[in-house]
Amino acid sequence: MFELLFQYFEQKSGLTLSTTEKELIESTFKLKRLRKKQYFQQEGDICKHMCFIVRGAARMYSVDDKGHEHIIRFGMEGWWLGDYESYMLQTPTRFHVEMLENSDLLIVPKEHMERLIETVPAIAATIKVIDKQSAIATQQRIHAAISLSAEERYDSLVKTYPAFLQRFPQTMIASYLGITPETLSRLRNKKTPH
Amino acid sequence: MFELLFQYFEQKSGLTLSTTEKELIESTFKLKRLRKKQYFQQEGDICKHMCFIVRGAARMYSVDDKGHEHIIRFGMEGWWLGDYESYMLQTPTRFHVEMLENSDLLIVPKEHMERLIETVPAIAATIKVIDKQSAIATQQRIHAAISLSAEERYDSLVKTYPAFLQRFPQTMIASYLGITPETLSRLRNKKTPH
DNA sequence: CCACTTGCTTAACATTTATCAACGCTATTT
DNA sequence: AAATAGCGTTGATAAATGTTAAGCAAGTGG
Repeated sequence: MFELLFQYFEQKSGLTLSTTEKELIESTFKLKRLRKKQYFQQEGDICKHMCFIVRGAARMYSVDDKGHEHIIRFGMEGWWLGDYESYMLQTPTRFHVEMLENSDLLIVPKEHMERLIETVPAIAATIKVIDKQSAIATQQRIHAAISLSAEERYDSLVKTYPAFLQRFPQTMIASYLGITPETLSRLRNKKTPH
Repeated sequence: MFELLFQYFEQKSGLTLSTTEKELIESTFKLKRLRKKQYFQQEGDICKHMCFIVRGAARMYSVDDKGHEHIIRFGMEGWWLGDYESYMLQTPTRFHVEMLENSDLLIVPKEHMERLIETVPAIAATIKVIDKQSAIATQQRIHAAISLSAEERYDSLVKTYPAFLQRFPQTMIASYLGITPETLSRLRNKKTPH
């Protein structure tokens, strides 16, 4: 169950985990199973855990005044789940996080995570790396959002995250792109007539 | 000249800089003056320096196939300048960085910066904090971009960065919001008739 | 096995936003 | 002072995208 998490820390950090460190991690993270359609967090919650996806998938989304949903990001194996802002600042989140498949999660309370970061160098290094990577990835998404048309954003998604198309319904892909399902359906139709 | 930079490190990190550390910083950063309309970087460049703005302002933008410009972000006193992705990955940038006012910058080559990060705890802590803050800020902008209309994005900008409106022409505000200057002009007109 | 939900598509129509063109005002340059 | 460029505005029109409604196929849960 923990193998993916160990691999993840070692690969991101470029460091090796000792047996002791692995035992420490195993005793600190707790397994949590959530079934499809269950919620990991809801609007207004304060995100008190780091959460690593071992198996399964999820979406994080907001709901606006008109009742429309907007998917900020997806999660799947080897990704972290939950609102980073709420976790870091301990403020109520604006987002819901709903499982899209039956999932196995490894979760750890914030205080324990902070102790782990101090204790295990590979984890500290991993956090640094993912903060940087996330800053880069989000900048790219902003660039796409303000400078590309709906069609170009879709093309870019196909290239960047082809797995999304296999795994998530088109309605949700549309929401992730910031367009309606109807518009996405028409775009795709235009590309492959018939 | 260095006072703003020292304050910045101390405030972001919550730590204090010793006299030795300050001297080290002074001897590592170099002053660079750029006049309005000069470029700090151009598309295709690899960003080899960290750059702190002491005085002045700038914009980072891309140019698409149709020749339209899209402003990814602004910079002003107490902000860092340059494409973070290009700096971190040492890849050619897609963005131009142009000064919007005569500016005083403090720059330091990447390798020197990395040595500073290892040597000065307050700088290491600052980098951690700004990576986190930038991840949070960019997530908020993504949320705005995919879930808000042009008018709502403008309202949100007015609240979040009122200084932008004082300092940058409307054409650029529009580009930052991902809309045309004409659309922005009409939005504003609708709000304050006459 | 049936009722129900979910996902995707299509059509007609409405709204938002972009495009193109023109004008006036300021500031800057010559 | 004249010429120029930058900035904001406005109008007419076009393009992109959203809205509402309907239908069908496939999957799901009782």
